Amino acid sequence: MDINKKDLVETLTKGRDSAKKLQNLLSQKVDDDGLASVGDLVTKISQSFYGGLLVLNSSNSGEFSRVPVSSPCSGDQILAPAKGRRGCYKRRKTIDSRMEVSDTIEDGYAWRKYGQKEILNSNFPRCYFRCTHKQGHGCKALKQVQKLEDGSNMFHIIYFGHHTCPNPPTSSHLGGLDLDCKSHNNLPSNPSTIAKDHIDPSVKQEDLSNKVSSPQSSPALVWKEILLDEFECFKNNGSFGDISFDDIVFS
DNA sequence: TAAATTTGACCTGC
DNA sequence: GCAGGTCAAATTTA
Repeated sequence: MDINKKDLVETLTKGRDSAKKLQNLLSQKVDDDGLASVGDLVTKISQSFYGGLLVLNSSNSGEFSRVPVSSPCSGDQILAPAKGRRGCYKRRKTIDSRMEVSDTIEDGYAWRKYGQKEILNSNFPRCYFRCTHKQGHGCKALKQVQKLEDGSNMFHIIYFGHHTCPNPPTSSHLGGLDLDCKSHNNLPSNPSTIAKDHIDPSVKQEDLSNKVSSPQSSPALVWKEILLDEFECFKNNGSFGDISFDDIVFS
């Protein structure tokens, strides 16, 4: 649960900081460049709240707070699968996880995709990766990647376990985001890059806009709608509507 | 030819 | 029974 709290605090703090920057921007004279910056900040705020809500939701469902369960089929106790059946396994219930919301799924490690699932009420499939060095070094690191549905090119990434393989993250990851995903390794076919393409199917814009206005929209999308409406109001009138930023962010 | 990806089937937890 | 997670055969790629 502590991991969830940390993630949540970090994510919401980003949202708060972005909101403050936006507030400062709006209190100054806004030119065209400023408007572009404001738009970016609104998007960041929306994404931060979305990420925070994801953490909250996953926490409420207990996804990250369960105690690991030992499996009779785990480790050296794995029995030969019965003929015609897949290997015996337990669904993962580890607490050793962390969540990220990022505009790239690159993290400097070499991942091998082992599955993909369509998720209920989600436009984008969830992709499952394990460390490429699982066999060679027994590295048990896993990650799940799913594209956010708020119209941005952000990805919800959940990491499980830690890398035990001698394959440290590349400098490009440590130094910042790598938007074109080309510099991490020289593999001819980068699993993460392929997955990024694959989990980003062409989604009709009208579908996205419908989601924003839908009663079933996520709270984050509602927030984004509010923020964008206020932004439009500011552009048109030079002032906000009935809502203040303190009301939005700090209430 | 080896390694990676795709994808349908299988398995578990709720 | 359903949704999500994993397996592994088939396919693709370099």
